[in-house]
Amino acid sequence: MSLVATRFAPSPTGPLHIGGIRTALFNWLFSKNNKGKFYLRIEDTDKERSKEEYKNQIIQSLQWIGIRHDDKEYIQSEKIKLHKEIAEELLKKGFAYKCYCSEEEIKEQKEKAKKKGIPFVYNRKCRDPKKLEVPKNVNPAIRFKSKMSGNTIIKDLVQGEINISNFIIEDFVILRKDGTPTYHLSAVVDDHTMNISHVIRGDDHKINTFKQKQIYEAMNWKLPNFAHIPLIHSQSGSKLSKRDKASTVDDYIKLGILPDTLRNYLLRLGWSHKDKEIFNLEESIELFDLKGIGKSPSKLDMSRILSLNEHYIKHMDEKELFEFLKDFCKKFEKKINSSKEKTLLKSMHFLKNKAKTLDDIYQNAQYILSDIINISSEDSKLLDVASKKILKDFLSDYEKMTKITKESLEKIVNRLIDKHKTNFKGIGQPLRVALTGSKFGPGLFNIILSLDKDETIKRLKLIK
RNA sequence: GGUCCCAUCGUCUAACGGUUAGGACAGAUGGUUUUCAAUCAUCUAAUCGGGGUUCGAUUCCCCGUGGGACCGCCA
Repeated sequence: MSLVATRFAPSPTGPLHIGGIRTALFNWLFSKNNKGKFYLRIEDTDKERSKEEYKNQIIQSLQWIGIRHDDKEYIQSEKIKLHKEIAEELLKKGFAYKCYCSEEEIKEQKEKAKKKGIPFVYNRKCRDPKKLEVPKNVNPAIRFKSKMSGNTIIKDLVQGEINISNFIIEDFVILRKDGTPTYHLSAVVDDHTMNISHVIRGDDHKINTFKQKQIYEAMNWKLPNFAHIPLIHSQSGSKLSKRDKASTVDDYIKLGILPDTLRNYLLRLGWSHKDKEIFNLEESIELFDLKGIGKSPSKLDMSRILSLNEHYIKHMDEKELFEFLKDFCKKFEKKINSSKEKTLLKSMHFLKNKAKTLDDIYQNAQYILSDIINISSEDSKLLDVASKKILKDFLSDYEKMTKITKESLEKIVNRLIDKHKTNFKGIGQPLRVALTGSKFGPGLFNIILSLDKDETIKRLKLIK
């Protein structure tokens, strides 16, 4: 069996999309599952829209989720010379022809087709060289001479056999008027020179396969395997667009989603392995196959992502999670005073149990990170005369403590419950508000245990 | 409009042609709990419609309906 090689071929015209990274993930997993290669090809032949910063951003997104490509990334624009040579060869062999039609002519044809409600197919005006009048001072585009009869069948590894009448495939341009190659030509030439064995890409490329297959045949090249994976839809049901709230990988990073979460979520979106829901990295590689990919498109479900994230946060090693949190805060300018880091790390074990995102942890840790406790007027109602008395009693007991543990705190609180004829709530709520400025948050004892004794005393003394 | 693809709980999905149609998320109810969560228990909820084939169809075939993709000298 020959070596499996897959590629991910984004164009660097924007940040990496959630659909894009799933395609990358499937390609990567498939190649790793087969002990093969995974390449990254930057399709930057659209000079107008391609940007270096997007290229770097895409690579970063891939790295973030754990995907490493083999070798150096393949830059398509560096191979233009080769693409042109192939175009010339196709021309010479009679598989392509020069087209002198003007943009206006083409536009006119398109409008006509639209009016009649029929699909636009270039009228092949320049296909017959005998009838062709060569205008002066016009650079021709080069069109591929598509088959005009018969059918073409593609055996797709996900979709099964797809049969199409050749007649609907137009004579597509392979070399533009300005001499630059188009996508169809470049992609085929690159896939061939890179020895790609499996082309795994979005469903939206399905029709392209029929054009590309003809180039393979004309060049007498071996056709790779194709697998077209269903697209991801937004909540509304259509193709994901930039307008959707969370559509790029960076959007999810900003939300405080862990890479494992997104990897696991995307893996299970459109792919399944029995009833299994949680896949660690190794399992993903080991179990991934093309057979498990479903045929129908799927919708993004934010609550599912959050619940998976909750799972991964809960099960992550505290030190590792702490590093993730620090990176997250640094990236989004959420300040962590270095003097608080120790306390924060010490508190991860309970903070991680009540968070769906890294941002949740950050929010719940505000009482640690911030020196100033702001109590809203609503919450300050909890600090009435009776409560203040309780707090005062607590303070004097607390100050005398030599060893602060959950047990010793419980003892104090129980004593106060008796003394003030109240319940835990009657003490817990004002204490919590005094210490954190909020009615909500981690367990009260965890809060007290995590704060320095001085700090706790300081905060209690502020309540007058 | 043309071509192609798809169709199981609200969502992601499982089910050699024989299951009480399963799991997960979300939702609901209750227990636990110092708050918010979390957690535990229980529950609600689906084979798009119509025809075939078959002893038997979620599964195979046809038609309809619905959804989607593509229809660039973008990739």
